[in-house]
Amino acid sequence: MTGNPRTRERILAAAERLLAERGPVSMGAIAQAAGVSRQALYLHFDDRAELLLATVDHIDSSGPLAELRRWVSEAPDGLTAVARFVELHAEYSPHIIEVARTIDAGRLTDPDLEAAWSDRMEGRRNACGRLIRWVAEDGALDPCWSPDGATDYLWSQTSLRVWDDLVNARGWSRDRYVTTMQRTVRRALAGP
Amino acid sequence: MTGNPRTRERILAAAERLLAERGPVSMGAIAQAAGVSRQALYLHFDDRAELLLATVDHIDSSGPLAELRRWVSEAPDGLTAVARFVELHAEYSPHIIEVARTIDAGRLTDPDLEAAWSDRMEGRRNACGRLIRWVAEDGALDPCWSPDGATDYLWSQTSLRVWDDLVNARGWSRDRYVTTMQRTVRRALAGP
DNA sequence: GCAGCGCTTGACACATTGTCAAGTAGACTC
DNA sequence: GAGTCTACTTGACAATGTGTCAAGCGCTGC
Repeated sequence: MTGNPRTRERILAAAERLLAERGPVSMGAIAQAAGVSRQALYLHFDDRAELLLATVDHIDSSGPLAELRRWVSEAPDGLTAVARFVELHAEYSPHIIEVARTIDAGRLTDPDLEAAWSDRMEGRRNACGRLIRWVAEDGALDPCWSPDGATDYLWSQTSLRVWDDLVNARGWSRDRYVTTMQRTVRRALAGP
Repeated sequence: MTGNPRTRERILAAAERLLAERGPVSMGAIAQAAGVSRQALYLHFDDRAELLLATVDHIDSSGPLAELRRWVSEAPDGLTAVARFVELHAEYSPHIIEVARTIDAGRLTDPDLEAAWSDRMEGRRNACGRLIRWVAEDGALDPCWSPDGATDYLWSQTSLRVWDDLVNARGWSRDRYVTTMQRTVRRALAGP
């Protein structure tokens, strides 16, 4: 909305930190942490949903995402790119897991949040589709897959949810997650 | 708590129906749908968390879960049991997905819900552990897996989250989910 | 000096959860 | 038939959270 961009930045930084530390937090808590009034939040964001989504975008643009994406795209072949994609998620998921959980929860009741989050999921699925086409062009995709099926599979395997289950719920290390998922995804996509 | 078991049943049935139809609903809405006062809910359940968990238990015990479990345990060998386990989830997940989503969302802020849901997850993981031991005893488990690792993997693959992503978000049919997951899980566990 | 932007202050309506106290209707007992 | 107990109702309340509104204040640029 309107308002000073530096204040907006302060709010987003506070939201990012609080969500990472405490999980779901109230608008009041974010305002307090940012050192502004609760009303100031509504000068910059229409509602809680918009603030949460802006926080994700902020993490995306201020974190290592762009560099990791470039690294994936510079892989020598499709299957290596998929392996790097798994590593990208192992690296990046910790940065957004808490915000993502909060949005994922709010999605159930807030149509705006649902729509925006679906868009993001769609973007990630497109990235998966490009990787699968790459693998297929290399002739490395097992013929039992349709391109769409393989895309959906890769998308579901590299979701925050699976990462969250294995790393946070089951306590896997980053390396264990990467090694295991690279092996299973490769076996699934490329075949024996 | 106290109260007439038939009233309790009415409340649980209403909660089950409303959650399936509308996702997260308020205590007031459940009471109204059950034809009792909102206070009656608190005569039967300490709080919202307990009602949600009782609703899951109610679905478990009134639905096809027991029979499906027996069917899995009667498989001729470990890998067939795993395949049936995938089918069990394809069959059963639609029954509990909405309640599970609601609990999963509430888990972030409610420690009781978190603890109870973790217990349930632990139970499901134990079932996965038994299947993996069965596969290993058959000599069919790829040596690259540790028993724990394979258990966690099977547990994460057969989670409601992966099922939800593929079937609800991506629109896969029940059969497509079953066929694909059976193939990928088998390849991952048994090797080429 | 002053106009306007950005933020603050304090209030409000509304929804939701969980609690409390008093009341009621029916069944069961003596 | 009077009394009692159980299960539920009714209506109120506190606490917490979201989103809105109106008035005010301070700094900056003209």
